[in-house]
Amino acid sequence: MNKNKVISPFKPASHQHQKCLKSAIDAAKKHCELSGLRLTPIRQRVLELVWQNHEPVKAYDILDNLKKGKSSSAPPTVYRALDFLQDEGLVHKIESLNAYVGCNNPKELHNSQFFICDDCGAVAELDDVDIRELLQKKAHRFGFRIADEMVEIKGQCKECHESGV
Amino acid sequence: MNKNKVISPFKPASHQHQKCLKSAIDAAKKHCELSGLRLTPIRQRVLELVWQNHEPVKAYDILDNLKKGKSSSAPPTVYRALDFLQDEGLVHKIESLNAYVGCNNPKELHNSQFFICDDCGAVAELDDVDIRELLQKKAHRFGFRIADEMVEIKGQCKECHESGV
DNA sequence: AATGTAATGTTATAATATAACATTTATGGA
DNA sequence: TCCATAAATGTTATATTATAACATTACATT
Repeated sequence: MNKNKVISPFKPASHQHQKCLKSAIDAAKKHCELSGLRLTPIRQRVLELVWQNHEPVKAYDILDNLKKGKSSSAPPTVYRALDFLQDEGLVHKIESLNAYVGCNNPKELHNSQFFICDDCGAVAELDDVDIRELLQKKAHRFGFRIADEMVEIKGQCKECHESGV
Repeated sequence: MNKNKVISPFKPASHQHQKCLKSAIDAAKKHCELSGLRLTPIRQRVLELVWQNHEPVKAYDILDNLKKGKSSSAPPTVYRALDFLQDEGLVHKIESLNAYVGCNNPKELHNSQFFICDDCGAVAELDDVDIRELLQKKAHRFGFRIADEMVEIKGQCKECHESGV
């Protein structure tokens, strides 16, 4: 059995994003219920905004959107919600972009590998055992104990280089 | 023949850092000469400051140090020098820390994998073919063309967990 | 209701990075 | 040598990303 997971593939140009969004929110609700945590209106709204599409979203863009609905939002409003969501594995930060993507696999905290299309901005997320094991093996050679892994691969997704010039 | 390289290992507590620094600067000089590029005083000074030690250095710390020597330095002074040095592979940015480390292997541009000790801050840099090939293989499966790879692994280096509490 | 904790509101500011334009310095050709 | 050009640096301002600190409100339990 292959335990490698494609947590989130590149999405075809048109997919039912409403369903996609709904299932992410439902998963988050369930996760929080099971963990005895509160997915407050602000947190849920931020999560929805992160899930606007399959591209990394900027904190201040989330803030702008929050302000449209409700007046009293400031940077801490967003960053606190993002911190909560990150702690619960509902959102990941893409360090090389200072931006955030939703994750629909909150059950277990995991290390992810991100593939980011420079053209369309879409992100695919893997949780790949082979990669983890190889990094582990390499680290082991010089006695390094891994606590956290960041793997962010930039390039061109299939759609983009097939349709590209 | 194993083409995997340890570009920069974790340094033992005491090593001859002056030599280390000098050889990095010499390599940079040579590289620029061969490429017909100018390692101007500012660029060299910034490179020296990046090489202060084997920890990632912050842009504004470099700026503070620059100011000590010479009055007229502003953020662009540092960022321009860092851009130049990054383009030449003399410096890498650690995205997850917003900080910069020196690289003594400018000859060929390469992808690097960084192992960063959370305790002592030291960074080791690999240019590991196995990792590159595995990422390549994984990407290939869904038609992704890799342009750039960021691999930043956080944890505890051998020294630190052996001497640790 | 009283209490303690978690969440949010609010203001200010820190930290990181770039834009835009002026000036100076190097470089190669007339 | 001198000029024209490009490259590098100076300078001011501002954009972007993120956190500190403290006040207030909402929630959960007794």
